Amino acid sequence: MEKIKLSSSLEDYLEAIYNILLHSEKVRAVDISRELNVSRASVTEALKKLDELDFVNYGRYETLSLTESGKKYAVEVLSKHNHIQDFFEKILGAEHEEACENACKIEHIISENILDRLVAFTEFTKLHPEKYNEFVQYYKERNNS
Amino acid sequence: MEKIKLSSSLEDYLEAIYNILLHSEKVRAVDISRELNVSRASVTEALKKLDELDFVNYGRYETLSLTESGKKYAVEVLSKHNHIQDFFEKILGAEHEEACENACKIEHIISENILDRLVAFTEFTKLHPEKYNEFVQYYKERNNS
DNA sequence: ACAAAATGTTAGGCTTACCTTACAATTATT
DNA sequence: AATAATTGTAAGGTAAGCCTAACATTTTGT
Repeated sequence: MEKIKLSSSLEDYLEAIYNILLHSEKVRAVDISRELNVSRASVTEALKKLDELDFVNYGRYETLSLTESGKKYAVEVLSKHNHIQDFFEKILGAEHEEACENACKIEHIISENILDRLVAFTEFTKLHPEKYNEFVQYYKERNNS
Repeated sequence: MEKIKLSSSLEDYLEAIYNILLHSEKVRAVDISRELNVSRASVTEALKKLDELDFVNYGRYETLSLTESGKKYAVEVLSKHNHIQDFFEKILGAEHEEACENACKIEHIISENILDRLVAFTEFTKLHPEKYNEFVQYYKERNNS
């Protein structure tokens, strides 16, 4: 089985569906449209595509759900997102919002290998808080002078 | 003057033109098409747009050149590219090719602020080679066990 | 100089991913 | 239960970015 690579856009839809299901019973097209700032019509269109690719179970006016592979894919994207955001926020010291916005875009294009290295680097840095604090100091001074 | 943000695609064209001019007298559409793996027709189309936005001086069958703002924009994109690639290659230890490919995409979407922090972090890490070597070791062991 | 090759342009098409408008179906309200 | 409001879908349109094929122009080779 060849692993399908979705477009950034379809990955966003899967991710949104997964996120909504984390705190609601059902996903409605209108929830997705709000989450992604697109029209309800665009959601319908995306759901048809995801259904064809067997990432969601979709039928006109029916309850939407993620298939197993849809769930798996969503979890992977979300995990990438979290790792990237973590690096930006916890290591680079960026604001939450900015870290999130950047992660939202980069999650779709970063390669597995580089992400893995980034995650390792984040772990490593967290293991050495003294060194990390030196960086924080370094960054402060760098931007004052 | 509001700073115009070009699409990833148009940024790629500007960057390619700049790169070609680094080692040739002239840029031809066919050079750009080879650099970016697109058809000559697509290049013509992109050049028209960049000309309208005053980033290049373009006229049918005429010699192409970057305007001042085109040059400035290209340098900025290239600088982003290099900083990102440097981090992936020199700090994370990724292969040259992979670092380059990832940088090629991320350069278009990373925010100024996060890039600045990333650059500082790269600088800082280079100032502490002993700590960096510890990371290299850490990554090795992590991926063996 | 002139034919052949290379390059540049135009025209027409395709895909993705959006949109709006109008209508269909469902859900909520009274 | 009937109507109002919300939600979902279909149809048709737009823009970006790519393509191929055919034709125009320029450059190269003899």
